[in-house]
Amino acid sequence: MPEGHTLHRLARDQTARFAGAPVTVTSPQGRFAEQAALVDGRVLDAVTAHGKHLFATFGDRVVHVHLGLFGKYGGGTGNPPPPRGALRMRWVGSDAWTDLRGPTACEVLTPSEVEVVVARLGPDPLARRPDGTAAYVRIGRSRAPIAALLMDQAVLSGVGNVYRAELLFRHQVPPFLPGRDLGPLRWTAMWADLVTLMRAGLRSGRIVTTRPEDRDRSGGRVRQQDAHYVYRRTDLPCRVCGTPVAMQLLAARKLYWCPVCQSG
DNA sequence: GCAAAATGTCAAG
DNA sequence: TTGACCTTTTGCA
Repeated sequence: MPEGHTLHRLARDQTARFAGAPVTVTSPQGRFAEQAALVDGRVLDAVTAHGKHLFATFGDRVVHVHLGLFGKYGGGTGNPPPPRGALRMRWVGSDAWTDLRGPTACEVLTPSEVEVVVARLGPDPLARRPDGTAAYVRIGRSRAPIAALLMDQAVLSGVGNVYRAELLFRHQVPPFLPGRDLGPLRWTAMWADLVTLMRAGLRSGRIVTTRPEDRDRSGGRVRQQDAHYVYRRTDLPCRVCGTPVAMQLLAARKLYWCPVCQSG
């Protein structure tokens, strides 16, 4: 499920498997059928990601996908199985296929429409040359809680509920601290850390934010229950100080934090 | 068999 | 601030 690293990974994989050859594009469910016909059989140039958005370029037509909370890709090699369930979009290439279900957005855009979408997004920590300056311009003059700003895709793009909670913990930042009280030095450190964390997520395909010394076992593959400091650990003891992890809804999303380590 | 939850976003009030 | 929307999986009866 999708924070920015997932989308960049999908972009890379789809490019490797489908680019440079014609792709059969269909919509067994029907909701995307008319638009699928606009690119069906065309050669895929490449798939790129910006934040949580995916763009697949077929000449002068671009398939734009946003997974939202529930969207998912699956796929494999060889011949695809018969479609089942609500299958929004299917690609079939020379030796690979992929299925898209449940996305918030799946549409065909022109390159200029793509520019409009991208222009609304803040800087992406997974960009080739990441630069968090523009994000701080907005954070530094906002009264909104830093926990809300980190999730605002117009401020920076790609961070979701997991990276948000974990980044704040790693920097001992109180989640309700107004953005303008964060300070540029603290932001610089957080951005650099975010770039490192998300690049690791892109490489491994999972979000691991705990430092080896804060895990029960430090050798071998990190167990899933050891991967996070606070995300989905309500009432469990903080890995650093033992205080029960707190949870509260913020803008209808669950926010997790340690009330002691992140007291400011 | 059904309710709830899940790494998200937008628009109405 | 709330509800609507997209779909599958998990957990409980």
